[in-house]
Amino acid sequence: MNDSSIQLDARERTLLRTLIESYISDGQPVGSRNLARASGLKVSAATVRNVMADLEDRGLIQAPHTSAGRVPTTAGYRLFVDSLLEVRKPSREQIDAIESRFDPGASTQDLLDSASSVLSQVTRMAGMVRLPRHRNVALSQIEFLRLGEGRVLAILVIDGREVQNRVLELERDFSQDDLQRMANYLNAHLAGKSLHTVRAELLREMREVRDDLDAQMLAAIDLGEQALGDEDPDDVVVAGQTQLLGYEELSDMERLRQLLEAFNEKREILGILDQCIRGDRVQIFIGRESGLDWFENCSVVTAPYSVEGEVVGVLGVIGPTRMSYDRVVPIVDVTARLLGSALNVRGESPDSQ
Amino acid sequence: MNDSSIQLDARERTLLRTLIESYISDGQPVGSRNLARASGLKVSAATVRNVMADLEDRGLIQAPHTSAGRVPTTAGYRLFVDSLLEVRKPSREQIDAIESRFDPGASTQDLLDSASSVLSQVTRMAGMVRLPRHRNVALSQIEFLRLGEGRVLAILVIDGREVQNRVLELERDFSQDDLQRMANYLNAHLAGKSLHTVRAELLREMREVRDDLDAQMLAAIDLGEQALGDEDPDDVVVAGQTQLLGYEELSDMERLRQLLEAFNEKREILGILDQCIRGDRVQIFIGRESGLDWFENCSVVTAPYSVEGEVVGVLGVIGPTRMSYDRVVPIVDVTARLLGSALNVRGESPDSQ
DNA sequence: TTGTGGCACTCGTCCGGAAGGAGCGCTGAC
DNA sequence: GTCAGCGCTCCTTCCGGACGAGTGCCACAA
Repeated sequence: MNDSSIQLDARERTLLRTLIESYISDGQPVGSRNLARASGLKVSAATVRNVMADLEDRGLIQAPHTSAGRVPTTAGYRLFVDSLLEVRKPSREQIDAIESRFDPGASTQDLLDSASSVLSQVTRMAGMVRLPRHRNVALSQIEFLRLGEGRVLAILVIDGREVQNRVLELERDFSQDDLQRMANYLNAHLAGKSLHTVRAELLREMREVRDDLDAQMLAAIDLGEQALGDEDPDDVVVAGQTQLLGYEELSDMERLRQLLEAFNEKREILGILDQCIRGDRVQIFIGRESGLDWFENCSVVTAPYSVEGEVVGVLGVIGPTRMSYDRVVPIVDVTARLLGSALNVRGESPDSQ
Repeated sequence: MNDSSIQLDARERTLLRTLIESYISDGQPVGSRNLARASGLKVSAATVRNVMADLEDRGLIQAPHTSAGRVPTTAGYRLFVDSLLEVRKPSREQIDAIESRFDPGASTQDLLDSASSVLSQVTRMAGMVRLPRHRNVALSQIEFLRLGEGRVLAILVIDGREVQNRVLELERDFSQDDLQRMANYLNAHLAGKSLHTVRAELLREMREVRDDLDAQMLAAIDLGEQALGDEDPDDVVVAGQTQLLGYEELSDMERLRQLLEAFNEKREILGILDQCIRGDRVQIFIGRESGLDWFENCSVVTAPYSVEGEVVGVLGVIGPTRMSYDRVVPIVDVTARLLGSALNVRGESPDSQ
């Protein structure tokens, strides 16, 4: 995909990497003299200038104006993170600090909140966590409560700890006794099975036993099917959006506004995260690669997190394209692992009834 | 409280009002020449200068620097909104536009969301709505569900439509049958009564009948008391925070950040709104009157809203101190009325069972 | 072919000073 | 009390020069 990367020789790669590292740390266009010195290569500034001209021709760097130094382009950053980046291993203390933020006893929601806020605080950018897909969590119990004419509250207890309730609008009315019987039936058949299984089973039964069962049971299945409706709400937890106000390169008010708006709407953020959920390691989105205007000068670093070996969600940070990838990437990586572990530990000890 | 206001004669008042109006619309310090013209008074600029010097002595206006025009001080704004402000009546179309945003069939939550977003859109500032206190809403039903050892889910249905659930951690364990009986007992005694009454009644019974009742009933009362615990969560709905990014006078990044942070935390916002809940009309907070640093250059316009004649919450907008109060005040006012009406209509037709 | 030193040139930034303009305070006259 | 006028202050804008960073190109050496 990057044919230009293939053509780079060792010296060009060193210079590009040094240039980008220098730009990331200073925010200033990098000139040939400084670059020659910083690179550690035994070449003169003039030689570096020639190399820089080549790199500019290939679209990896550019000069903001004549006789300024060079800054990386989006393509340059892309190449950098794909094949030039050497990440710093996070220190033991850093890992411990992050881990200590995950209280094993906390609820899923609290863990997600912790994850996004720890991401935000450690990286000083905005943190975000895609809610975990409910994979094979067990349905502990289902109950119905009659609210009024044709309106029924369905209560799902999942994994013996989390509660979801949904209001169902039905065409026909059931008495509380009817509902109780239906709940009993469903609980007897389905309790303890995974939500996924439960849904499949309900659908199967609806097809298979439609004629054999009495109306009551049929209604129960129908009701169960409705209650389990669309699995779980798409959502994302964000934290520390305001960290982004501190960055010089994000100070364009209109852009900044669109950016914060995107955090409020959450929809576009979701879109970006969902693109990252495939792939098993850290992924990086740079600048407008995602096709979103407000995303100029921003990058996203994401990593999926898993429970019991299965990827259930993705988390990451969003910040200026000029960020310390070597520091941020490993942080996002460990946070994803640690969140996965924390969720995992919890999943192993459901105090089911 | 403002002894300086008493001493202002008609001309001074006119000039102060004109000055503030001019500053609000232009954002520029106002000079004597322009002020003389804009005021409509038949006096020269020199005379106006004299008056301005007086107003400056009284702390109502100030000059950013020598030989600049004058701008209002906080005290000046205060006097302006308290006794100089002539609000524009909102047009029929504006009222209709706002009213159309309140769908009578919507849930309370949706109505609050609509209110804050309509406030934000119409005023182009940030809108906020304090959640309504649950005044005398009726408890329709209470149910308990055993989650695990000593953990019980309490489900309250209120007004036949809204559902609250809370997880109770108990010292002793109850079987689902026990819980069912306790719920039956509580429902028989309490359903249909207002939450307030219910709480009072439970407390009374706990004292009075402690010895007469069997352990089961006692436990039921105890459980009910816990389930009704601290009435409802303090919360506030905000919308359109990003509108604030557009204002020149709020462009200090550090301040802006604190401001947005306050919206995220919600605590300080709550504090401000709660201060405004007493008083039956529109209230205005200016600048640092609230004692909060980040509030410099900001003002809040609030109005309480009522259901069935009782104030249940407060809504408002937050924006730059230099805002068009004459336009904003009536908007906040009507929005509060319309929200009250919308909630009221809904309250009259609870489809109880 | 590749690397190097040197030179001319281009910009952007940083003053410093000058010009212009808005606006104030003060004073003296009506 | 009102008002015109004067002198003064201070902000803003513009302009030009000095400076520095950095480039592109060329000639020359290895």
